[in-house]
Amino acid sequence: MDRRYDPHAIEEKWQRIWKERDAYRTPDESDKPKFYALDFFPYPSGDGLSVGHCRNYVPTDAVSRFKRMQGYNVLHPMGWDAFGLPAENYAIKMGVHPRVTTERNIANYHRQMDMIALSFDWSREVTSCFPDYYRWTQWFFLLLYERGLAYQATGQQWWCPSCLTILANEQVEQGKCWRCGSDVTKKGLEQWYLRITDYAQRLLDDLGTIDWPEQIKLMQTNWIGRSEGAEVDFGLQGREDTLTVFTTRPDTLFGATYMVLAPEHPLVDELTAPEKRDAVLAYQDQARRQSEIERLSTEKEKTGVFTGAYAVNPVNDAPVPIWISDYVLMGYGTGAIMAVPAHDERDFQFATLFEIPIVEVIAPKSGAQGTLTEAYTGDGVMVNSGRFDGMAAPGEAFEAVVEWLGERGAARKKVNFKLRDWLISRQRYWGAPIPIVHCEKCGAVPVPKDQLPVLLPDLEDFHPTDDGRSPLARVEDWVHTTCPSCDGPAHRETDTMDTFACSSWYHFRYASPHDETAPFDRDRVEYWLPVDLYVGGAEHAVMHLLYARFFCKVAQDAGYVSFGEPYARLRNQGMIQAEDGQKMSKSKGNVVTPDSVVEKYGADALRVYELFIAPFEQSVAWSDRGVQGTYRFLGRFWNLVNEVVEAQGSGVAAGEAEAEKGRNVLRTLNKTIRKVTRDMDTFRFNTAVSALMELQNEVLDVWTGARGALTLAQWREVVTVMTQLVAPMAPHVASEVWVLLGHGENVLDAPWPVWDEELAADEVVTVVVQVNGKLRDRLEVPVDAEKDDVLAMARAAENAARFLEGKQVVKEVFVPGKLVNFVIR
RNA sequence: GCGGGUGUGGCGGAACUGGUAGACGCGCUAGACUUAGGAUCUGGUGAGCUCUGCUCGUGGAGGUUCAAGUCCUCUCACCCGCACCA
Repeated sequence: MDRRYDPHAIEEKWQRIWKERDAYRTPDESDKPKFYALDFFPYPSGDGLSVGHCRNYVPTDAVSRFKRMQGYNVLHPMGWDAFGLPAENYAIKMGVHPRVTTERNIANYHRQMDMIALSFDWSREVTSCFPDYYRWTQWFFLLLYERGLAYQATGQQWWCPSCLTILANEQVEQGKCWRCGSDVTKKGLEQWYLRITDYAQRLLDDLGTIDWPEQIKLMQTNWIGRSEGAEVDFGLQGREDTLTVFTTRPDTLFGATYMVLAPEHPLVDELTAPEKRDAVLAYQDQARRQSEIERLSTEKEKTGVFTGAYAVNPVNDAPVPIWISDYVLMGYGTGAIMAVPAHDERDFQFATLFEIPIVEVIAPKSGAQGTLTEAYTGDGVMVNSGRFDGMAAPGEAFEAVVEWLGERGAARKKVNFKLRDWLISRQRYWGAPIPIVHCEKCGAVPVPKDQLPVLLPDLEDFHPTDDGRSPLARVEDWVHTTCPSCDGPAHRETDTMDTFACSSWYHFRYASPHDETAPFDRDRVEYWLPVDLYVGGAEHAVMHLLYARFFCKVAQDAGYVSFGEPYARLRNQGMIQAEDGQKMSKSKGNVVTPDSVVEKYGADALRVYELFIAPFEQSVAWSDRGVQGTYRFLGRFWNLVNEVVEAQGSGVAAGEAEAEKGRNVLRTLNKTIRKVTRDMDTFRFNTAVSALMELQNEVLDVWTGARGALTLAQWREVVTVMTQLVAPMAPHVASEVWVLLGHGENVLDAPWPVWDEELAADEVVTVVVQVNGKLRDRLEVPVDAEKDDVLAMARAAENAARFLEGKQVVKEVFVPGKLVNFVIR
């Protein structure tokens, strides 16, 4: 073979061999410890992979290979989140069935992944739009249904007028659809929900048990939004019933000078005084019509209308006017609040605008202020609060007020969450049909599990319509069916499931992807899961990553799995921007594909560069020239190994100077094993690569300049270890060189090298000499040099001595192995 | 507005518990080899200066310390998330 580094020849050869050997097949039984490395379930887009996607896959792959060499049985699978709107929208635009485009895109992804040597066990590939997969997505829906966790409800829901479908709360960003960016509106429809709110507390608590980025855990914490407070019942003037509010500050009850109901609150109609009716109706109408962006804005001035009705404050029987305003949300708490303008910024704004009294009931440490110019939300002491005056608030007072009112049945402690139930129905074609049949007699009836899957009919016309019905509703002979319970006439549920349902359980499926009797084999799931390493972008912080945790807990409660968290360790890769620092996008024409890089430099250089480019979690701009650097590195490695392999004889006898260089090479080698091993475990791939570069620079220097420093056998040992260390990063060149070195087996199955702590230890260290903290000299001293000896050498050091001359040393600082600092006057 | 993060050469970035700032790579530059080179190899490369050496230097201003990129206080810029959640 030509001696020049030719990545294409090497890569083609080894990819063929790996395919023939089925090299990445993972056995389900092994006496090795297991390691499950998983990438986020990708949607196979028509654009294919960019070098940005590789930033996700290459590091996970390198860790998989590293763990495999360390003796783990590694599960590293890949599959496709293939249902969903993009496929369907593209299909509508191009007039091709989404199944066709999806399969085409999958083939392209698969090709690219092989091209960069991702070590996936393709025998475990799963595709969420295939019936043998979505059958089990439907099974999960039924599991939730059986457990009372799936229900239908009518409500005002987010509607995307462009995608023509309902969206979940978290799919609406700043009043716009998360996919297409259209302004969303609300539409009243009957929808399916999953009761994720039942799990709010556990989803919160268990965040403490998993190794995830703090930022993601914080985002989930905020999204779940636990808040501790109390429900308080206000009497209603002229009525028997009460109005309940949720408050986190029951200690401010004496300052409640008005109340506010959400415009949609069911009591508004009944409470409104006749003379206020017109104004109230007009306000309700306006609130309903308002675009969500307007309503969401915190900048806009408060608005509202007085209903003419009064409530009674339970702490002092004071009459309290009841208003309606859109700053109170129907979906949180009870849809009604007590307003304490003195101690809440929003209430303060509102009260100022409508000239409602502001009563100070919490005095800051500096004393009561009398007239407030802004809301005081801090701690303090209760004032104007009758028997509670002088009590510390909120701390002590919170409890005291709730207890006092509680005795009379007017208040109780309450925890609220911001988290809402997960709306999963979609009025679109390309998704898993919800396995429910609606019977005239029996109502909603689940399709029996043994009749799954409910097949998605093969439609030619799958255009959505704006009537809020799924395209499936038009398929008469599919819709009409019989009731599984009474055999009477019935019709199928025509909504499909949110694709996040598909990705909420796929990590289970890889354990037994071909099981035809269950979504997963329990023993295999107990062996493989939880996922040991899960890698993907931070953009899924509150959607996929919350839903998957929820599904896992439901499966745990149902006794299907023994654990409650699917992903033990999560890492988010940084994004790769285009060279100009902009986001890579097809429309900007600045996308760099792995294909173009591989063509120029080969897959190994691309892989090493993906690892080297920046710290793993950090976003960074792509640089084609940067790949040149890792390409050169691999080229020099190739040349070095070839020279070592071809070298003859035992070399020249070494002098002492050479012998020392030889010892240093072995020392650096052992240090590098240590560093690369630790860096691979801690996701510091960039410094692992640079450590290898440093090692190679030193090895090359000594090899070319002082070959006699080591015996030929030792040189071979050095390059052998180097080959093992680069193997997870650059598997092709490592494999080729491994064979050249005469090691028969695949380098993938070679053991990971182990360092020798003694060989890695320094004999001599550089000690810096400072005078008044400024660097003046350096000394080479033995590591175990005595303090007095080092100080004497330091005083005598030529340059340091110049600064010490004629000065009085008032202090000597000695840090062993590091520095000497003379403080002089 | 609230919460979180990041600021180090021309660029991407190193720097363990405070202890040699700028490892490694890109780029630039001088040279070697070459018909040629956007290939390869060797040297140089934070800024300034009175250049065997000195001074300054990690967004900015203070502080603690023998010693600060690292710790403390204040401040600026950019990025991300949430957005009237009572």
